[in-house]
Amino acid sequence: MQMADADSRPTLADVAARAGVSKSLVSLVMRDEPGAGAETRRRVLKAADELGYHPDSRARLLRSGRSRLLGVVFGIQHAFHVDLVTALYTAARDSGYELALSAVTPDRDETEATTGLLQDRCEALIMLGPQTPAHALARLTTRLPVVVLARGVRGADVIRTADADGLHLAVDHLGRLGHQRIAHIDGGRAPGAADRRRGYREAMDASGLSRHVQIVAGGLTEQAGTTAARALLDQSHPPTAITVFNDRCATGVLDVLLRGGKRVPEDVSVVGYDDSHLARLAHINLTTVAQDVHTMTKLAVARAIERIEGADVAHRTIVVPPQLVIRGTTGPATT
Amino acid sequence: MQMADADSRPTLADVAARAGVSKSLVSLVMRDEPGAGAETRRRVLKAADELGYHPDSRARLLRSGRSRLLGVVFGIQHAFHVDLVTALYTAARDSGYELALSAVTPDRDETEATTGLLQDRCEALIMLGPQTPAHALARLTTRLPVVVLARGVRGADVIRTADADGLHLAVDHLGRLGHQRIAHIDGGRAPGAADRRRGYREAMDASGLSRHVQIVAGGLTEQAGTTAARALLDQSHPPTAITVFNDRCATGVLDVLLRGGKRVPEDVSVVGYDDSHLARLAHINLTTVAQDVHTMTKLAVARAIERIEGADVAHRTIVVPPQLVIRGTTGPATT
DNA sequence: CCGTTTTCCTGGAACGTTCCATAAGTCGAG
DNA sequence: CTCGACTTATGGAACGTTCCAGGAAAACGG
Repeated sequence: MQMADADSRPTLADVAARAGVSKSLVSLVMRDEPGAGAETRRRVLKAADELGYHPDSRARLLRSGRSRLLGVVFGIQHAFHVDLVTALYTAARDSGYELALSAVTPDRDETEATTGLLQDRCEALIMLGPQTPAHALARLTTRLPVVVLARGVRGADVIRTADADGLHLAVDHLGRLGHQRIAHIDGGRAPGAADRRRGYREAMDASGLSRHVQIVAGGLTEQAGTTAARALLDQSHPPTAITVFNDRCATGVLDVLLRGGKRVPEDVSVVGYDDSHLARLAHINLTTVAQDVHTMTKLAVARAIERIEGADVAHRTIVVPPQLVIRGTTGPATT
Repeated sequence: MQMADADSRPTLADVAARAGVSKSLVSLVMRDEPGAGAETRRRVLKAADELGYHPDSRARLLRSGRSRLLGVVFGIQHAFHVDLVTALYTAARDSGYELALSAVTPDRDETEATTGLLQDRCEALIMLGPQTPAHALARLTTRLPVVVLARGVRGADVIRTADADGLHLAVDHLGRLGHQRIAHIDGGRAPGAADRRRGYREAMDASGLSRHVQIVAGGLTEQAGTTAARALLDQSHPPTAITVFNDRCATGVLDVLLRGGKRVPEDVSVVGYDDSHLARLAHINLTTVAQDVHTMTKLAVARAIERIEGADVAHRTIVVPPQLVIRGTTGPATT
C-alpha cells in the first residue's frame, strides 16, 4: 500500500496512513486551520514529525492557484536599480509575498527576463526603468498586473519621481549660490531624461537665466560624463555649475574636472541625480537630487498587491517628490 | 466547452482546443521534443502565441519531479558579483537549466537568501563569495549540490582564482618597472583576502624586497581605500606603488592620490584586482589583475550540472589562473 | 425525545503538467 | 498483400496538494 519510499520525500498520504486519518485532515492540521480535534491534531503532528514531512510548495501552489510571487525585472548593471532591488526586498518582507529576481544583462534582454518570470507564475511584475515599448507593456498588463518604476508610460501603474522638480531643486540651489552659467548634461533616451531636461529648461527660464541654457548630450555612464565634461571645458566661457543626469555620469564629470586642474566646488559646482551609494562615498561627497527609494519601493509593492487582490481601477501614476541632498560639490559662484 | 477565461491564464488544454489537437501533443511541441509533424507543430506554436500561453513551471516540475533550476546566492552590492551573475546567465543559457537569483543585501542575510532558494526546489546552489561558515555549508551540501565561487572552503566544490598568483603578477610587473617600496592594501576578512596577502608577501620575498613589505588594513569599498591611502601618504617615505585588494577599493585610493596632488602613474603606481567594469572605464583606466569570469562561470555551471546528474566523486577545488591587464595606472618608478 | 446546530472527519474532484501505453496511418521489404 | 518499423497522434493516469460537498456523532434547546 502506501509506503514511504526511502529515496522520495514523504507526502500527505504517508502521514495520513501513519496517523490513521484522511489526507484532508492532515492538510488541515498542517495549515493550522480549525476543524480537527485536539487529540487527533497531536497525533497527526507527531506522525508528520516522525516521518520528517515537509509540505511540497509546488503542489500546494499549483492547487491553490497562487504563487505569492512578485516578479522583478531590473538591470543588474545599473547602480540605481541595485539600490531599488535592495529596498524592494525590505518593502516586501512583511507583505506575505516573495520576490523573484530576473536580471537584464547585455546578453539577456527584457523579453527574456520577463518570460522567465511568467513561467514562474508570478502574480505581478515590477519593472525597473523598462525599455520595453509601450505597446508591448500594454499587452503584458492584460495578462497580469504590471507596476513600472522610474519610467513614465501609459497603460500601466507607474511610480516615478517628479524628475522635472528635481532639476528645479538643483538649478534653484545653484542660482541661490550665485551661479548663472549652469549647464545640463542629459541622459539621452534613458528613462527620465526627457523630464529632467524639461525641468532644467523651465527652472532656468524661471530664474531669468534663459540665455545661459546649455544642454550637452550625456548618458548613463562615467564614460558619457567624461566626454560631455570635456566638451564643456573646451569652451571659451565654460559653465560655473553643471547639473548631471545621474550620479554615475557625474563621477565621470568630476574626474575630468579634477584632472583638468579645476577645483570642485571652488571653480565648478556639480550636482548629480539619484543619491545612489556612489554619491554618499566620503571621497566623492556629491551634491545630488535624491529619489525617495524607500517610498517608491513601498508604494510599488503595495500597488502590486492591491492589483493582485482585485482592485480594478484605472492605471494610475504616482509621482514621488525628490529631495536635494547638499554635500560637498556645490559652493558659491566666484566668477 | 474549453473557453480561455479572461481572468485566468491559458493552459495546455486551451492551446490544444484552439489548435485542434490533444494536450499531449501540445506538451511535446512546447518541450521541443520529436513526435509532432512540422505543420502541426507550427499550428500549435501559433495558437500558443495567440493565447499568450506560458507553461506553468510548478505543474511541470511537480509532475516531472525536477525543477531544472540553479540557485544563485550573490551580493547585489558587489561589483564583481554583478559581473559574475551576468556571465552565469550566459553560461547557463544552453545548459537546459534556468537561474534563480537570490540577493544578499544589508537587510537580508545569506541564510535568508539560501532558504528562499531551497523552497523553490533548486537542484543545486551556486554561491558567490559566501560568508556562511564552513560547517553550515557542509550541512547544505548534504541536501543538495553546492558550488562555491571565489572563496576557498573545504567540503564543497570550489571554483576560484589563484589569488596568490595574481599578486605575484602585480608585484613582478611593478618590480620590472623599478619599484621597490610596493605596499599592499588588503581586504581584511573578505573572501580571497588572505591568499592575496600571502601572494604579495611571497612575491616581495622572491624579488628580494622583503624589507619593503608593508600591508595596510583596507576592505572592499571605496571608503576603505581612501582611509588606507591616507595612512600610506602620511608616512615619511610613502610607497611608489600600491597593490589593492580590489578595483572598487582602488578607485578610492586613486581619488585620494589625485586630490593629494600626486600624479598617477608618474608619482605613484596603482594595481587593482578583479578587472570589474569599473577598471575598464576610460577615465579610471586601472591596471588590474583579471579574474577569468568567463571560465569560472562556465566551470561552475558545468560542475553543478555534473553533480545534479549524479557524479558522486569527492568535492574538488578548481583553480583558475589570473591575468594581468596593464592599463594606465602603472608606470616606471622615478624615485 | 426530537429537531437543529456544531464539531470533527472523509472521499473525491480539481490544479496544469509529463509520461506511458496504445492506435492509426505510411512506407518499404519480403 | 502482409508484415514490421517508423512517424504522428491520442487518452488517461499520475504528481502532492487544496477545496468542496457531505456525513456521522455529539451537543444543545425546547
